Amino acid sequence: MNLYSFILRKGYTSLQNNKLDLQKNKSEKYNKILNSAGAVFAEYGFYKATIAQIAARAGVADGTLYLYFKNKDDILYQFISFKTDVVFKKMNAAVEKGQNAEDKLRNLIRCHLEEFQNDKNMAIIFRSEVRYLRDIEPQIKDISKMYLDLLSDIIEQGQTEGSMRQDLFVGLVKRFILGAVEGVIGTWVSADGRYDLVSMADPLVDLYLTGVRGE
Amino acid sequence: MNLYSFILRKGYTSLQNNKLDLQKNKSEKYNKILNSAGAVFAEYGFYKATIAQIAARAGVADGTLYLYFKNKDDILYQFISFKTDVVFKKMNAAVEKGQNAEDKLRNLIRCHLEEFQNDKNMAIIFRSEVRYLRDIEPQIKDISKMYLDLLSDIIEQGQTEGSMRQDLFVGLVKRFILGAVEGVIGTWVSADGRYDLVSMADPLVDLYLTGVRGE
DNA sequence: TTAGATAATGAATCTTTATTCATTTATCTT
DNA sequence: AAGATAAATGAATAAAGATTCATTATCTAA
Repeated sequence: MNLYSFILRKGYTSLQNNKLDLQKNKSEKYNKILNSAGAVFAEYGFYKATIAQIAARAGVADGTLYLYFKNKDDILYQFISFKTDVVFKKMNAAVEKGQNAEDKLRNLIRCHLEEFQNDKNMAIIFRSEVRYLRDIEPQIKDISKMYLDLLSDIIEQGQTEGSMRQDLFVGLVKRFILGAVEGVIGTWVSADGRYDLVSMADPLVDLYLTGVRGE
Repeated sequence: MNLYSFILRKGYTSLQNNKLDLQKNKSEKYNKILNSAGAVFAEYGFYKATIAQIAARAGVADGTLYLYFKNKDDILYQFISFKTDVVFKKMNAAVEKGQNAEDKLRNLIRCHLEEFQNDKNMAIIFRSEVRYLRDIEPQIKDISKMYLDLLSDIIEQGQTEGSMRQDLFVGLVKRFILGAVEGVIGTWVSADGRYDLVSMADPLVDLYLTGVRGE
C-alpha cells in the first residue's frame, strides 16, 4: 500500500475531498462512474442498485469505485451535490434575467422544467432519494430550500410591485408553487418522459397567477 | 407442520388472502404488526427498517411476522393497501357532501389534510415508499390515480357550472392541485408535524381558485 | 529503457438480515 | 383434564452485496 491510497482509504476526509475535487476536472473516470451511478440509481433505486451494476456500466472494476468514492452512500451524495450546484446556478441566472416578479417566476419555472427534462435520471433521483440522502448527510445543500428562498424573494417583489396580492401567506404560496412543479415533473417521469415538459411552463405559471376560477 | 401454516407458507395466494382478510377482523396481532411496521418504516425507511425492529416493537417474535405476511414486501403492500382503502373512502364521502365544484374541492382538500395529519406515519410512507411499492406490486391501487380522477370530475363539473374557466387544461390542473397539496404535506412532515396542517386547507383552495395575482 | 509511483483489478472476506422450521407454548374440544 | 390443534418462538441458515487488499497493469521521469 502506498501513501496515496492510504490517504484515500482511511477517513482523512479533507484530504480526500481535495483529491476528488482535483479529479473532478481531470478524471473522466470519476464522471463516468457518476453518470453510470445516476443511470443505475434512477432505474433501480438507490437500494436495489448494486456496486457491481454501476461498475459494469462504467466499464471499470468494482474496486475502482472505491478509489473515487468513500462508499456507496458517497456516490449518491456526490451525484446530488454536483447536480444541485449546476441546477441551482442556472436557476439563479434565469431569475436574474427577469425584470419584474412575473417574469422572474416564469423564467424560474421554465428553467426548472428544462433542466429536469434534459436530465431525467436527475429528475428521478431527486424525487426518490432525497429523503435517504438527508438521513445520511443532513447538511446536504438542499435544492428545495434554496428554491423556496428564491420564491420568497420573487413573491415579496411581486407584492411590492403590486402585481401580487398583499394578503398572501408567503410560506404557503412558495410551497404551493414548488409542490405543483414537482407534481408536474413527477407525472412526466411516470409517463417515461414521453411528452414535452417545458411546454407546461406557461400554462402552469398562468395557473399560479390567475387560478382556476372563471373571471 | 400443520395444514394451516402450510397454506400460509407456500404461495397459495388466494387462500392466504382469504385467511388474512378474516384475520383483519379477528386478530389484533395482525393490526399490531401492521402499525409497528408503519412506525418503523416511517422512522427508518423501508430498506433500513428490519424485521427484528418491527417484531420487537409489536412485541412478537421475528418468525411470527411470517404467519401473517408473506415477506417484508408484503407488509408494506398490506399497509399501503389498507390505508389507501380507508382514506379513499373518506375522500369520496367528503366530495359527495359538497354541492358545487368549489365545495367539493374544498371538502376534498380538507379531508386530505385531516387524514394525513391524523396519521403521520402514513403521510411519510406515502411520500417516500410509493415508488418502491409500484416496483414490487405494479397493480397496487394507487391513491394518486384515484385522487386525480376525483379531481377531473370536480373540475369538469366546475366548468359546466361556469365556476371554473373553460380554457383549463384539465390534465395539468389536476396534477397542479395534487402536487401542491402533497408539497404542503411534505413540508409539514419535514417540520415534524409541529403545526396545524388542516388550517392550510382554506388558504390553499383560495390559491387554487384565484391565484396569486392582484385583482 | 526502466525504476518507481500511481491506478486498476476482481476474487475473497465480512456483515447484515430476511427467512425458515424444529421446538415450545397456548388454546381449544370433548 | 388429556389429547389434539393452532399459534408463537427464536436460533440457525443462507443469500446478497458492500468493501478490502494482494496482485497486476500503466504511466512518468531520468
